[in-house]
Amino acid sequence: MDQPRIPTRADDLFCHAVYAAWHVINRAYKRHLAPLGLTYPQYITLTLLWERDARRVSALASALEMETSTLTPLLKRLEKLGHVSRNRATEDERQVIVTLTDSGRALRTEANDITACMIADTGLSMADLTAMMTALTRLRAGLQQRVGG
Amino acid sequence: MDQPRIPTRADDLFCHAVYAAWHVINRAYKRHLAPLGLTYPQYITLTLLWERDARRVSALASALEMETSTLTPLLKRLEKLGHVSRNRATEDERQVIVTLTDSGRALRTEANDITACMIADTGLSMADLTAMMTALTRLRAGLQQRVGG
DNA sequence: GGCGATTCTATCGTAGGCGATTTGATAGGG
DNA sequence: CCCTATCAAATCGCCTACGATAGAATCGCC
Repeated sequence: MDQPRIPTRADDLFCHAVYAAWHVINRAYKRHLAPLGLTYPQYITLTLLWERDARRVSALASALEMETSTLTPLLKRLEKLGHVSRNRATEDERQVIVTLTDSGRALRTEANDITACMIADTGLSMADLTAMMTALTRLRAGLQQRVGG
Repeated sequence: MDQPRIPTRADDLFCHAVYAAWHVINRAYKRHLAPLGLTYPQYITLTLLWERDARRVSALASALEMETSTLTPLLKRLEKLGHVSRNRATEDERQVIVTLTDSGRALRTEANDITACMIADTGLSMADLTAMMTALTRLRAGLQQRVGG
C-alpha cells in the first residue's frame, strides 16, 4: 500500500491470460473431440503416440507436464476405450510401455481436420501463433529452471 | 495419409504449449500459495474481487472463462475459509453476490510479493510477456467469436 | 548374493473443470 | 392474475490434476 504497484495487474493479466485461454481452447476442442468420444487430454496423449509409439508412462507425463498420478487413470480409460494397450517392459518390469492399437492409429485420420479448424478459428496468423508458442515455451523453461519443475 | 500434413504438428505445438505452460504456472504458483492455504483458482478469484468487490457469480465465471458449475463449489470453499461471503441480492433473489470479508481483504497484502517473483521466474522481459498476453487474448476472442463461447 | 537406496507406476484424498439437469425467481403475454 | 418463458445458481456424474504414499522391481555396494 505504500507504493503504487503496477506489477500486480500485469502478472494477473499474464497468468490469467494463459488460464482463461486454456479454458477457451478446451471448450473449442470439445466440439471436435466429443464425436470421437475423446477429451482433450486424451487426444493430446494420442498425438504424442502418433508421433512416436511405444512410450513409457513417465515419458508421456513429462512431455505433457503432467504427474503420473494424473496420467495413469487417463491411460486406463484410453485402454478401456480400446485405443492403447499398457504392458510391462520385459527388460525392466517397473516400466509400463504404452502402445497404440489399430483403433488408436485409426483415430489419427479421423482427427485429421481438427487441426486446421482450430488454427483458423483462433483468427491469428501462423507467425503470431508461432511467436506466442515460442514465448510460452521459454516461459515454461524459465519457470522450470528457476522454480524447479 | 495421402498428403504430408504439416499443420498437425503446428497445432499440437500451439495448443500443447498453452496446456503445458498452464501446468507449469500452476505448479510455480503453488509454492507461493500453499503457505496461504489457497489454490491458484481460488487466488485468481480473489484478485478479481480485490479489483472490484461485490460481484455476481456469473460475472466472476465469465471473467475466469469458467462455468458457474465450477465456480460455485470453489466459492463455497472460500466461504468456509472465511475469505468471502455469499448473499442473495435483495432486488433479484436469483443472483448471488460474492463479497470479500476482512480476512479476504487482508490476503491482498500477504500476496503482494507473489507477482514480482512469478514475473522474474519466467525469465521473460515485460515486453515479451505483454506480447504473449496480447496474442493469448486475441486467440481467446477469436475462438469465442468463431466457435461461440 | 544379499540388503539398503533408488526408480517407476499405481493408489488415495482433495480440488478443479465441464455438460446436463434441477430448483427457485423474475418477466411477459393473454 | 396466472401460466409459461426465461434466467441465475446449484447439483450431479464424470474426467482431469496434484501431493503424499505405497509397492514392486532394479541397482549398487560390499
